[in-house]
Amino acid sequence: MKRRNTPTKEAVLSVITKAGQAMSQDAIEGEISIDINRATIYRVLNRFCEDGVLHKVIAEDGKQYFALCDGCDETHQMHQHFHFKCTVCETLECLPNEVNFSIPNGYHVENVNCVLTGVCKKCS
Amino acid sequence: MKRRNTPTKEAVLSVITKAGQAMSQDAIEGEISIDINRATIYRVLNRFCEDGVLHKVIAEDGKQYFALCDGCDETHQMHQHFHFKCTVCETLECLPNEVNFSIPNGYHVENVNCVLTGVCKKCS
DNA sequence: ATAATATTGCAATGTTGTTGCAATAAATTA
DNA sequence: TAATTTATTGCAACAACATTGCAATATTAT
Repeated sequence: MKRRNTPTKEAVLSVITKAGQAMSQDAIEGEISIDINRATIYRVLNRFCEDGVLHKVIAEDGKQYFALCDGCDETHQMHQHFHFKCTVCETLECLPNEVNFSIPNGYHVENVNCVLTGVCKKCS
Repeated sequence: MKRRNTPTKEAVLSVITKAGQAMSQDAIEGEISIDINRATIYRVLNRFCEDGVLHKVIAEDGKQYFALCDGCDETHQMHQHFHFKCTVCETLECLPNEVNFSIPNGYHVENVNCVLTGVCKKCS
């Protein structure tokens, strides 16, 4: 499964990078210049996640948001920072704050999904 | 909108209470003795959330899980504790750990959704 | 018992995300 | 450069989760 470079991949990554925040599939499709199939966008996004380029966040609307891995550790497993979802502008951004927690013995944590919902600075 | 007592409400609340953990709509429907419509279960659950009896957690599968408000504050707004979703037994439980965070000025947090995913004590 | 209205069931709808399969295109090799 | 391999894409279909409109029902108050 060697990756190939395609205009689709470049376009998707470019849109997310320019946005500077996490995006959902429909937001990406709305911002992208060329016409890309919905299923393809999902497949590209999931591949980026596998490769550690993006990480996936589940917001309170149950939707998947994809954010650039900036400073995420190389295991691609833990993205232990908070995320903030604005209910007004609908954007989801990564916060610098790390998530600190302790769990009872015997529990094995594989993933962390922390989302704060509210109104962001711009919208308030 | 004064609430009324119905067998449906009692049955739903009873199932969740007996389970001692958060449950999804389909899990509730599976455990419940009487036959209740899917849409009705959702409406009952959402009403319980409005009344501060339950709180809703969005897991990494994007599904809604409903947990008893035990020690949740009376504003019904913030349920700032961690949740743990087991990928083996599929259950979601409330952890006692409080979520601590600080956000930049100008942000207004209305809700907190923190879910750790992995393997729970029983399953590991 | 009657009236008011909250609740329910049913069907339909919407949204989000995934999958199978054939067609296409990128990278490798000759 | 041309041929080959196979990763990627588009399309359509499907699945799961959740919500909504409306008529029927059941609860509560009078």
